[in-house]
Amino acid sequence: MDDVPAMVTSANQETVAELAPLDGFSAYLPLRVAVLTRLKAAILDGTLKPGTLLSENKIAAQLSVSRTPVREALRVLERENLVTTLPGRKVIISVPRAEDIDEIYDIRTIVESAALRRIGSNRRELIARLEQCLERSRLALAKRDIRELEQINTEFHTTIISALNNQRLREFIDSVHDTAARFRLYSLREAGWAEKGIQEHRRLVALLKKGDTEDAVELLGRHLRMGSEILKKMFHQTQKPLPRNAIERPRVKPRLIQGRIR
Amino acid sequence: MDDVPAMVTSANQETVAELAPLDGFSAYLPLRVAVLTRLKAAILDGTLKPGTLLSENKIAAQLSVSRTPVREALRVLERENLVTTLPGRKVIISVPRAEDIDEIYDIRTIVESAALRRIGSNRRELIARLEQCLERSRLALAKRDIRELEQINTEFHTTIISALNNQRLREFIDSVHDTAARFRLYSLREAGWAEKGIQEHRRLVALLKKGDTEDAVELLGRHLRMGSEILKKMFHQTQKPLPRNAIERPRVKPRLIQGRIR
DNA sequence: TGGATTATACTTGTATACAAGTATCCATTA
DNA sequence: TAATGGATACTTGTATACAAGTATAATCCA
Repeated sequence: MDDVPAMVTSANQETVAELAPLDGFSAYLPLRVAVLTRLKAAILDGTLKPGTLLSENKIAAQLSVSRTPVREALRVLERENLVTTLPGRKVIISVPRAEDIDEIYDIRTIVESAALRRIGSNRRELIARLEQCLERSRLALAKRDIRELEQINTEFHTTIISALNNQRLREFIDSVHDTAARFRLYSLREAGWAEKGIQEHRRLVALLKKGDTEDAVELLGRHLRMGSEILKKMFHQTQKPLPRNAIERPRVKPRLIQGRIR
Repeated sequence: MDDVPAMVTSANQETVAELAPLDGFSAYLPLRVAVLTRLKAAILDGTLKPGTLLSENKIAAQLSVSRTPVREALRVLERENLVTTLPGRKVIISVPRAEDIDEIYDIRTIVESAALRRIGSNRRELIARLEQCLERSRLALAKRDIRELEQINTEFHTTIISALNNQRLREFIDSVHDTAARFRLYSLREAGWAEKGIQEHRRLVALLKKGDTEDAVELLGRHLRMGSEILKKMFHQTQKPLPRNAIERPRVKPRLIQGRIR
């Protein structure tokens, strides 16, 4: 065993060394993750409408899995505010409220402003990435690809936030964007909106390049405020056809516990 | 039935109308919530140490419940970054990293600064609440009650954030504070710390009363930066005795799937 | 004896079983 | 006839069963 030619041994070692490290996740995907992904996508793209009552059995049956992974996914969605558990042990798709729009845009304004003020060492690279977004927006606008435009829009803002280099915050903002995306489903986009938004993005980048940070912050504030106003207007227009009845508080009966309450 | 005296009828109706609405939550508490609460408390107070490998079976046995509610609680803790799932299907108590301290204090600085700048209509009431905190700090300091002091400290900062009137943000900041609290377990508090911190709080409130918002913001920034420095220093001092070995990535074997990967 | 192989004792992932809780509809009754 | 009281058909909460996956120790063999 020792007398194996050195070359072979060395070759073997190199082969092993060059193999990409297996992260252990690539191979195995728990069902709960698959279920979560599917449900989340369905909520965000509007397939599952706000107020819809969810049944563990039905979801499980539709995805051909058991209730266990479904429940685990529901717990996560609950924590992400995408589903809501009502008193009567019922779970529904969360129903967006107009106040959420204010919350969301306040958060974005606060965080993105801070990010603009802190663009530091990586200024050049960041601006380059923003300019890429601008270019891609131009193309998407030419193609009238609204979905793509919205995608690039979030990417633009996410790029700004990346200046803070803060993963926790980044994840939080992502979840905020998720909820924001749900609101857009309520609304048919106005024609002029995209064009104006992109123009503002362009001006923002120009200000950043000049180093006029405070002007950039102010412009960003106006930009976001406009976005929130549009969204609110569209939200109110489409309010009525919503399945509000689903979120009526169900008749509540006093509920007994099997002497448990630990 | 019709000939019942009017008074009685009316009395009955009033009785019904005056009953406080039963929210349906007060009576029933799912086990998963109880388990979550217990586990979370244990993580935050240090009973469950960072890096500890969690076993669903053991937790279930210790709390005399089945694995189902335990798993649901774990999924939520996972989403809150209090436990971490490693490749080999293992779940451990998350191990705080020094970088987390920077993230946490950056977030707090950004959000609390914004809050100070936005104190508006409810200025008086807010300042009153902050002054209550100051008073209580004084008492707690006299009693050398460190735990109470820290409680009041978070309350002071939470009060500032309440000026933003933003529930989403508020919940996020709460979770940030939770993680921050974990770091404090690593450290025996320095004697002078509390006193100096409270003094700064006092000066902050004074500036707010005078209306010197920008000075207040600046002071707050320094205050938080000091906090983060102290925490980092203490964290590094106590780094070594931590069970780092528990977070070593386990030897990874390629893992087969029962043809599933959906 | 070193190194691979197998056996064994857990652990987690998923499915299923069973006990309650809840809604609905119908019969009953005051 | 409106309200009460079941009976029935779900639904969720919780426990348990079973199939894999994983780690560790024991075993075998060149």
